[in-house]
Amino acid sequence: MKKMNMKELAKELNVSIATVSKALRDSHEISGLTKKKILEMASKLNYTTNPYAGSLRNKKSKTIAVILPEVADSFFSLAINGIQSVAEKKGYHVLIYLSHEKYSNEKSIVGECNSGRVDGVLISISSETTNPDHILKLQKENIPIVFFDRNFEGLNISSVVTNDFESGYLSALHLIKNGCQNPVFLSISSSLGICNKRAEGFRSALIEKKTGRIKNPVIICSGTYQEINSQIKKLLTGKIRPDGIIASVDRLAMSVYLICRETGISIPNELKVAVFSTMETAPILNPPLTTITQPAFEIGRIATELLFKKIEKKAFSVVDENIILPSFLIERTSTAAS
Amino acid sequence: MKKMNMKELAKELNVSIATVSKALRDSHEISGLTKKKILEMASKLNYTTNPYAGSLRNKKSKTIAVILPEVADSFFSLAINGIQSVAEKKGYHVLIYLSHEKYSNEKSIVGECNSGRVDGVLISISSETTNPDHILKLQKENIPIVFFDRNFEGLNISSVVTNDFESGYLSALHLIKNGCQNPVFLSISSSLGICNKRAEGFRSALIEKKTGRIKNPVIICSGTYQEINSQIKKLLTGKIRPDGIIASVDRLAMSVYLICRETGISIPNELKVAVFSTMETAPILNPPLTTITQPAFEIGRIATELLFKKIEKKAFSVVDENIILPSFLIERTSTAAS
DNA sequence: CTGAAAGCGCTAACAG
DNA sequence: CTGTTAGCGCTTTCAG
Repeated sequence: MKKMNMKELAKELNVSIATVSKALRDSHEISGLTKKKILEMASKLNYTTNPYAGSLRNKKSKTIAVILPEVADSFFSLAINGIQSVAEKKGYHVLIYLSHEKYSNEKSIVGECNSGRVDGVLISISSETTNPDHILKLQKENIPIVFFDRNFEGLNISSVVTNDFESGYLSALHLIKNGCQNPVFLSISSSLGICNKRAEGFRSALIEKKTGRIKNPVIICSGTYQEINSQIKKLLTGKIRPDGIIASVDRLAMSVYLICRETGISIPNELKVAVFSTMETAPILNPPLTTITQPAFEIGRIATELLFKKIEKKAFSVVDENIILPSFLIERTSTAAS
Repeated sequence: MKKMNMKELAKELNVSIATVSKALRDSHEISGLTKKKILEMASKLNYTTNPYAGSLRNKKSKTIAVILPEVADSFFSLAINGIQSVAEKKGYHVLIYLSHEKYSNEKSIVGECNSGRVDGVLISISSETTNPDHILKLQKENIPIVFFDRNFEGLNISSVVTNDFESGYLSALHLIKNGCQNPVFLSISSSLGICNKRAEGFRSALIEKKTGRIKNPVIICSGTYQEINSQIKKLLTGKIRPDGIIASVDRLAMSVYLICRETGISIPNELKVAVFSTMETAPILNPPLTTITQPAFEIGRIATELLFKKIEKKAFSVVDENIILPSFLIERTSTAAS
């Protein structure tokens, strides 16, 4: 069965192609009767309008790009749901691109976004990204952009993030209150604003409470799975061991749990653990894991709404907004007082 | 900064637009020198070719659609990684659509796929889907399709799945061997082939081993989160309680764990639990959860390779292949012998 | 080796 | 209310 086009449809009905076009877009210029006839024939002949021909004319792709470091992370999965929920409502299509936390990947993906393929871009930057030029270039091309969760600081681009400093601060206080003398913060990047803010909040609490004997309580965990595991293992079995950990992502907390099992370190007695995460399994881990839970779906949803505001009012150059949604500390056994 | 097009680029260089086009696609018709000049000017002026104009001419979108029930599931997250890995290599773009396990959503998404927007479709059907007409229609339009994980039986369409019957069978044997007298299988759908096969395998083992006093050991769990929870709770606290559970997806096992915590049912002493899942947290749950783990990344990867085989050789009408990859039973404490 | 010209399928002036 | 027509940006014969 060959794909039929508008011209053929028009011929079939003995009307002009323009009439068909207008009827299909429900123009008021077309009489109810012809409209009806056209619609019927279209569905009978299984006609579907070619989206790319329209894109070419209208310079609108009805498509947005979502660029994220990883999908196999509970936060991003939920965020995608939020994004999709509004894109769908707007009749938009969603292209997903993964940077795998590599700056080079992110750069080339972003580079592709100014081709007209997409009407807007949602991005959560990779942990390696320290140079925002690729993003600024996109902005200069006048493509609407919104950061979600992981933004690049100081760029005058809309973003939706959580109260990172405060969450870091409160999570540290929580550990300290429950008896930690030597908490550390496991970060995944020294450049990621979101991590740094959380780490700063964390640090502030230690200073304020005069807690911690470890010179630098913010530890960057990077490298492969293996490397990170051995790095954490060294940390937990070294001479100066922390008695509390705030992990910045799912994976790091899992590592810590695994290593504690393996080495027999008892959580929360010897080590208290909390994580920035939306993991659904947190309450059924051994022991149940304290989380600082971000409103992932909402972050995705609101970021997308912001994006559409820019896409739809592109002419008037909508002002950029930076929205901060609160995360919630959910206390569980992993940080219980000793 | 306005987006520049090929015509402008050509003018800038005092060559014809045809020459530019050819140079950019590295045609042998163009001399090395002009090619070089054109490439340089293109990158200097930040020219990017408009993908939709090309799509219109070539009737190729360089885009595939992935239709899946849900992203917030470890299996699908990993599968997306596999899909993306090969799409990227081929220079293809990936559109993601979520059916949210609703047939109506799936149907309208699939309906959109014959518009020329995509060159091929990867799909894992919703748990509600019992009628394959929407998919057959797509096939008739000559759009390459490949099922991954959840296929529709008997359609003569390529698919990549796991050894479902066998896994169901082996998981039941495992429970029985470790002492279960009354195991049940928690399914999410009575129509999903994949669930039914697993359930059939499960049933076969019970019959073969003459085990189980519950009339129908295959239980369909459906409805909202809440409804499923209360359904499971009723099951676990009723008069005829199972002493073993095989859950067909992440979520059901989590429910079981949560309810056991709440009601004080001890795993594995009073109830043994295993799940079809790729959950990374399985080993650190309380207790560590036995899983039947699917090769999710591989399923995604191979399904996509199959898809490209069809996309690339569309003319010769590649024969459909049904590939079966094995899942692995990973025994953990949740099913330990009493 | 380079260029002119005919569309891909659709939309939107503009005429009638 | 309906039709004619000129492109959107690019690729690809076909001539030169």
